[in-house]
Amino acid sequence: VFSYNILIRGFCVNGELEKALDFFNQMEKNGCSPNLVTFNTLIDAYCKLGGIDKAFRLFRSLSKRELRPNLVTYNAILNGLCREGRMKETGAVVDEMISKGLIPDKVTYNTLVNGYCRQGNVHQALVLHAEMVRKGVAPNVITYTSLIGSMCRDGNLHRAMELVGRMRERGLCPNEVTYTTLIDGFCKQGFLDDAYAVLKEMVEIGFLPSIVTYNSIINGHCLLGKMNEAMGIIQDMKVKGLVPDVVTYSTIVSGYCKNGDLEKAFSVNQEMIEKGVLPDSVTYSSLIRGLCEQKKLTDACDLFKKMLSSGLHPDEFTYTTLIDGYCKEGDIKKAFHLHEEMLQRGILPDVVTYSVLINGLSKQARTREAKQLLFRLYYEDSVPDNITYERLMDHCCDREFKSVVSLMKGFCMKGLMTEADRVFESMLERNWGPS
RNA sequence: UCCUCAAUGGGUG
Repeated sequence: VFSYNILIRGFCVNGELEKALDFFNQMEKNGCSPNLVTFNTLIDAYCKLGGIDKAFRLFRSLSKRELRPNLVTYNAILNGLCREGRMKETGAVVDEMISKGLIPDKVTYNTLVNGYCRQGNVHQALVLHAEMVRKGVAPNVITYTSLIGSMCRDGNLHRAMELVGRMRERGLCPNEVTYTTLIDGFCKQGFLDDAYAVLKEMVEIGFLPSIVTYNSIINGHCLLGKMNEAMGIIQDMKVKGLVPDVVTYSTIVSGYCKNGDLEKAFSVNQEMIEKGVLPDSVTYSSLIRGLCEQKKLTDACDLFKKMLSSGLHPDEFTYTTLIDGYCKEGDIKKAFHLHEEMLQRGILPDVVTYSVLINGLSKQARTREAKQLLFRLYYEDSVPDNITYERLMDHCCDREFKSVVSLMKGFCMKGLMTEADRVFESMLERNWGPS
């Protein structure tokens, strides 16, 4: 069983879930019953590869095999929910585990703390942090690193540094990941000096900067348009024996695109291929965006096709990039065609996609279509439920559009009286006045 | 130490 488990895990971390399942089936045939660890491995893999429903299915099937889920099982499921931003559903899962006599442990709390952090809800994360202290589950470096990361994402580097102090008071030392989190935080704000100061400290303490550390620093330079320096860092890391990976190259590619230097972007793209580092969908999206920005939509489309033919799967980022390109060109028809296409591929548009489309329509003074689209957002079950009025309003700039939304709001309020639609109800609860 | 938790690249504004 151990050997099979190890094998299955290997395929899982490689994203080769089918092969993992082959072995899973094979072990049964060979009279080797999968145990809880086998299931946990698969459940975790499903969660990470975005198939949380399948994870749940496996989870429910445990009982038929007289296997009882343990803490690891629940933690994996919770992590799956957190990754999808489905924090609301975590409460029920935690209740269920408690009802089965399982006490949430450090991993459980860390998973949830990180989930809230990623969602931008530092407050709730801190509440959980306090709860774990209260319940005698001591926070560890991972807990603090999650919290520090979320302060960094808020641009609140002071609070992040304060937290480092607080963890030290508890006798915890920042590790390589913690330091990298801080370095990345400073880099994203453009404070390269501070980033280097942290780097210096981490090296003095004896940690070796990882490829992630380097990639963060490279990104920091790219964001400031310091492309030559960024390229120079690649040399530094090679000297240190680190091999640039797809993230390193994509960072550079994206940097050149953002700085309008498509030539260089494509030559780096070429270089990575020559070095055996294959571009992924992120690399392609960056290049596609670069082309769109320069109004080279035909090239963008060709590149998109090339991406498909090389077996890569486009995602909502790829499509939104292209859609935005066409919207900005005023080619709304093509934009909606792409929207159709992504749906057909089973890729769900998200808030940004819809914002792009709606802004595209309203720029064309086609408020009627914008209105219709908004109606669909509210009425259809098929749209992702994380699209809310506020988020849409947040993302839409056009005055005219805002007035359309206001009008819509009025309609929806009336709709509430007759249809008791849950969405409308929540609108009322939020007490929206006329805007 | 057969399984679960933290850091890096792409989309609108």
